[in-house]
Amino acid sequence: MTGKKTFYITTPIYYPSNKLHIGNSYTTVAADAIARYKRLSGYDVWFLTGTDEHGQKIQRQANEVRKKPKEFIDPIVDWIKELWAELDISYDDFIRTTEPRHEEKVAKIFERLYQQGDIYKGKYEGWYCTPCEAFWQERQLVDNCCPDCGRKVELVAEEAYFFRMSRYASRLMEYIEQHPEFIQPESRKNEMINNFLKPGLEDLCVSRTSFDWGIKVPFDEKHVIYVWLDALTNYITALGYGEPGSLYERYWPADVHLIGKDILRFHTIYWPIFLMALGEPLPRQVFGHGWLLLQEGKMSKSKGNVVDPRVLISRYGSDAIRYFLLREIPFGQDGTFSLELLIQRINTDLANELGNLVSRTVTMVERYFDGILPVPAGEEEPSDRELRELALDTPARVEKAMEDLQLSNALFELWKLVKRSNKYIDDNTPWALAKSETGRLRLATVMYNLVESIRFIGVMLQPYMPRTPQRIWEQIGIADRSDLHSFASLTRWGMIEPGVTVKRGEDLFPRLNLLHELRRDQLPEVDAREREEGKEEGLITLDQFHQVDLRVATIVSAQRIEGADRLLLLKVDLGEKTERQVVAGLARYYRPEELVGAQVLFVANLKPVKLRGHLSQGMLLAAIDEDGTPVLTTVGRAVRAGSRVS
RNA sequence: CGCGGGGUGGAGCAGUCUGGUAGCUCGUCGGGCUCAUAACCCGGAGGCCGUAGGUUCAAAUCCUACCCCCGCAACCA
Repeated sequence: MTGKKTFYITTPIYYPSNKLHIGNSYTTVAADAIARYKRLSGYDVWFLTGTDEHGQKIQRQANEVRKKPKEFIDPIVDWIKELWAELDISYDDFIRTTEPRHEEKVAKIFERLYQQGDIYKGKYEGWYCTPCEAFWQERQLVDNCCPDCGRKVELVAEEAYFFRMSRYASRLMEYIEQHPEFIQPESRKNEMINNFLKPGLEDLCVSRTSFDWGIKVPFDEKHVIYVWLDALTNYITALGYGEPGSLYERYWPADVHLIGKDILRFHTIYWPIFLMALGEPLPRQVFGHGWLLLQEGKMSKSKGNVVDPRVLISRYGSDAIRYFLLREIPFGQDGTFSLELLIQRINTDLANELGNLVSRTVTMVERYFDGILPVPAGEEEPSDRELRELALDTPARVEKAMEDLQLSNALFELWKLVKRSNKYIDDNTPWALAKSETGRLRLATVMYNLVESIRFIGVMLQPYMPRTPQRIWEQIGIADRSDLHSFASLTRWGMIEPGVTVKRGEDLFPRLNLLHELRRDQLPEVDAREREEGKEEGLITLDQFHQVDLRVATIVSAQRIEGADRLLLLKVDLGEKTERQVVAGLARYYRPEELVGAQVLFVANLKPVKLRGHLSQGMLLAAIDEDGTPVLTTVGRAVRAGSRVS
């Protein structure tokens, strides 16, 4: 074991403030496929995932349900682990940042960096809302008040520890330039350099005193260590960093940190700098993959369109979901998730091409040779050669794609062999060969080659779809022949021995009816929304309606807001002592002067917000026309400003 | 001049780094086959590769300018 080359791969650690979404699953599935691939290629692999459990947000959410943070998190972490189990994620370790092995190390690291002078005590200025115990940036404030509760905030200079990023900026720049493979995909590299490194790095705030759910600064206990210094270090604390004989010595530096492109900055700037400060080697590569965008995501006003991965798995199976995720997102780019695309992939690639290939092949061996794989006979014909050469060539093509982490292309290459195998059947028309004695000799070769090709496919499929290959082995009679499941068994054509018994099983992937699946999906979603609204059939009570304070507002004045091409700043009369100020996104559709004097339906009890620096105390109602144009809702004849609408 | 992504046959995309026959999936039209999960195989139609310049023997690909779309941020209230 010790002689093998090592490979260390990580996923981000997820924040367990709520359940994970299909997009998070993508990162982890991709990491798993890579880890499995490397293991099968003979590497000594370590695959780490975990959860990032500290921070104000979790502390608050826990408070809201009157729980201790840990009690609040535990069920969510369990849920995440169950999700990974259902997706067959083969992680070697799962680190939680609340574990002692992490907390103790982080505290020590902090102390050491402080002693080295990388961390210093300074002041963090911000606007503080005492009741909310929250800090806000100036730009987040609403009319100089807390955006959460609307109460007054005060400018507070809180003492905090900072990390001296500037010290390492030029060294990092040098490193990035000398290691072009460090930031992937490469287009991201320039983004990091131009946006963050070149303008100069600001020192990073690494402690807080405004909440306490975190790792305490060892020599100054009113501070807790803030976010990135805590979170990023999981990649080394999980390996037992600093302990003699630990996994750290064996696996660090990481070969790949696989992450979403949104956190690339933290992994390619802060993390390497922390490591430089510690005098440790930097990870070989940080790969920021694209996002899985929801097709329906556009109408995101209600946040109800989060796709629950566990529901999908229970319906379509883990292998199908994995296949979709890995196949659909091109290298480094964004992909789209929709039920329609998922069903299409399952039907076309998995049911029609792969499943049907196995099914028709096995059926023919059963019918023509009583299920016993025959001995190939006769000369190799061109179609045999083509199939054999493609099969023998495919591992190298897959390897190439995997080296570049182009998972989608790896599957694309593998599927060429699937398609070629289907074509091979048509080229050779086994059903015709079966009709004559001489044809049967040729038929033996054809069937043998098909089964061998299916074996090749199964072997290469293992990293991406861990369950399906097993089902294939059973059908082609090599379930207990692990020697025939190895990558090494793909170096020669003809390893499967004639004489094995094939046996038709269930269809690998039954075809799905798209309409049926779409319809079935709508129901639970509607149900959920109705339950949330409180009542059956999407109806609300009169009381609920009256929660909205609907009035008629007379527009007193309207003007454009400088620097905002969609917004108008309106003053409206609601019959109150003072006029209300409203910001409305109407500038593209109405000229200010044509609005003055209009009477419009108005929601008077909306929580005020600040838009483009101006307080907005309510909302004008408009009908949205087909093309998206808002048309203001007026009243039939003039009424007193502030009239109630009911 | 906020940041980023993108504009390629009806739809969705690859190809652009490393110029040289424009490819894939779906759809569509026609054909073949009947082993198979109404699946499989073959062929056709359909593209001024956003626009305009430039470099080059040669540009979807390199350079310049411009137009449009989409995320984030924001200017959804």
